[in-house]
Amino acid sequence: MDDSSNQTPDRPSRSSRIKSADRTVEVLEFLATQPKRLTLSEIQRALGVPKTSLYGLLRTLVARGWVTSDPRGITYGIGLGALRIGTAFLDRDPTVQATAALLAHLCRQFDETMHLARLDGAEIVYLASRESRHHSRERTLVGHRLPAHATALGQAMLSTRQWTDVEQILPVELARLTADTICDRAALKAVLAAALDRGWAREEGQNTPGLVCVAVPIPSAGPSTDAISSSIPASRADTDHIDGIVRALQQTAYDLRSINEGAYV
Amino acid sequence: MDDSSNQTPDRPSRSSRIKSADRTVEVLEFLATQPKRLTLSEIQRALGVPKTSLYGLLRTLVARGWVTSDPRGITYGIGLGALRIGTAFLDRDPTVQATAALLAHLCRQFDETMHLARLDGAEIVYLASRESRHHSRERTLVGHRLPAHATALGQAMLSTRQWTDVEQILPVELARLTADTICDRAALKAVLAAALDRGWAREEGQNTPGLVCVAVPIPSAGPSTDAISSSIPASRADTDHIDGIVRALQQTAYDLRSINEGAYV
DNA sequence: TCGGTTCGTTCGCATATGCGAACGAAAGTC
DNA sequence: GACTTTCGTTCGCATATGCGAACGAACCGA
Repeated sequence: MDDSSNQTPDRPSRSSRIKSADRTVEVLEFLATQPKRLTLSEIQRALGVPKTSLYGLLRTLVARGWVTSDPRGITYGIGLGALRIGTAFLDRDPTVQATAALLAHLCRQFDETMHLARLDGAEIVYLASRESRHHSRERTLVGHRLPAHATALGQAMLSTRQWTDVEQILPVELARLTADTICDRAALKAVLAAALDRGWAREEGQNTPGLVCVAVPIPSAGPSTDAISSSIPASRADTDHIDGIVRALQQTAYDLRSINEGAYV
Repeated sequence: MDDSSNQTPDRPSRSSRIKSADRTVEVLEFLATQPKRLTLSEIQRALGVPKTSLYGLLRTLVARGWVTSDPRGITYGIGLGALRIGTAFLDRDPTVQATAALLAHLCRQFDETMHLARLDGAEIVYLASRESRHHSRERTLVGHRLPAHATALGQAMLSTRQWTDVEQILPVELARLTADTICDRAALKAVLAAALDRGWAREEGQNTPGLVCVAVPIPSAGPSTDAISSSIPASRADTDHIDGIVRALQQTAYDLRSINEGAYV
């Protein structure tokens, strides 16, 4: 019986991950998904990590300022220290750096909101944005994530991949964000094929009602991992306006093609 | 803080920090400060952590997407995964949430750049900003840090503390950012006293040449940890304009006074 | 072509962490 | 007011990690 219970043949000793480092990240990522502060026991139940181990990790993270605890030490949440590394990533990324000025230029030219995003698994991550003057959003999208299938940015990037690869990337069920979100795989396949054919993607209200979005993938040696887009209120989305924006996005994406070579995701 | 934590060899087992979790954070914070990618050996020399231990940590962080390595596995840098938690912090913080709309309103009213920042040790961290229409900065300041003594925001927050406490917070040497940065403690003490007296802080070119900055601390039960400010090009910084902005900032800070109670830093 | 110098990676022992069980305290329940 | 159910925290043993030394590969200057 001892032999069968001792069944970890995949080398438990070396070349695997460090358990406490892995859990440290796991705890931080979990706290980041939670809308409110949690107690130690709540985290313990959610992650299945023994209470004692969690206690030590949280103690360490609080001491570092990456997690905050209230004065009584009951509830835990993401802390100020965690802000440093995300900012550092944006500052270092060559595509983000190169794109910032170009997005600003596009935004001035058309007075519409412009975005840069990267594909991470089945999600897109907004990396830079420049908002139109009359846009009323108070918080930037930078750092936020959306399902790739429900955004023009994601569709643009996915369109540069083989459908068999796309199917592996996508989750089993395509999340619905609005009434118009494409949740059917066959329909999505057709949309991606059309986007690949014309070189850019367009969606309307698939993640935000009343918003039209056009996106162009940034060319790369392999499948595209970055894309730029413009979000336009449906009320202003006439053909000429859209066409002009798409042409400018395409030119900009072409200008950015070489930057992307040095980035490793 | 370089408390080597070897200072209590009598109780090495409990109630101290978890070594590998502590190092995980240390590695991430170090990578965040480095302008370029580093090799394992470079990190090893900088942090003094044994190469083998570092190797395991980096392997884990790369697997999680918080650190990227190039295709050959030679260089390491901050990865996309690290962006999640910083964003989450900003989304959850009640002061940031409450301030976003007010900053937007102030920015529209005066067409000047507005900021929210928090004191973290001897540094301020920008938490929200709304930039004036003609401001040409391409990347937002959010998440970035500056020495508290060299900013109106920092001076506003420090002014609400006893000087003896301020001296403990400040580093031994006050960093110089421009020719006008206050690096003398006695001079800073006088500036803080003046700021406390009139209820707001003002600096000109102490961190950025040609930029005037006025800031008001957000009232709190104890010493203020948050402040709001406006950055104004010296060319537009006439008395009437500044006075109007200061009054609006003071009113806004007063409106925000109660929000801050629930935040634990 | 050749040593000297990096690099990342592996091995085995000493040690710090992981874990279940148990503890006192505080809050909710009857 | 005593019971029940939480909470965070501590203890001791089994185990995973930390660490120095050593390894093969790649680079570099002679």
